[in-house]
Amino acid sequence: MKGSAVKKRIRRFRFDNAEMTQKDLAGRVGVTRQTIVAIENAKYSPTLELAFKIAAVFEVGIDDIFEYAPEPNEN
Amino acid sequence: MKGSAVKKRIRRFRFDNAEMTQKDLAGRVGVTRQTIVAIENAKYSPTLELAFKIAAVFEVGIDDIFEYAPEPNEN
DNA sequence: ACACCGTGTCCAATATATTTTACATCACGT
DNA sequence: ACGTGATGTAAAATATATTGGACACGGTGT
Repeated sequence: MKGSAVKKRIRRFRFDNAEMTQKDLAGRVGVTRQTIVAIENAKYSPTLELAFKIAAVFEVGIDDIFEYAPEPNEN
Repeated sequence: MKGSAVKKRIRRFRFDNAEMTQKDLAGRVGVTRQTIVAIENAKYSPTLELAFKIAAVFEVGIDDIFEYAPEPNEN
């Protein structure tokens, strides 16, 4: 689960949606602000459930926000 | 992340793919068999990363296997 | 200058996902 | 009948996600 692209996407969606703040998004999907920060900055990969919720807030598919990066060079 | 529909879907995909066994699928996505069992039976919801991997094995989108919105009904 | 606000980060604690091992059952072939 | 493979389940242990609190920093407004 890679970071910078996801960060850009979530940020853009947030600002495309009435300048939604990290705190707002966190409240909308029922997690804390730090979780949003961590996900945007790819500290870890969210649960599928949270990913679904975030996608639902922006009314897009999961693939529009997150992407699967098959291990940054392990072959 | 409700279970029975997901179970049916994963099972169907497994059997649609050359009778792939739980063990096989587990090996393909790099988890143990119990994890596959637990996900099929909705003991818990997988990480986004694992969901991506499973979808990739079957070459479908995450939405084709998992779902967030409460399942209307079972059959 | 000060007081917010949005963001990033660190840390300890809790919750959840995943592993490991083991055992039970059911269906199938021999 | 026996053995084997596929599946379900359960416990304890480990890994990871998430929380809650705190602190820092840049920007903006007063």
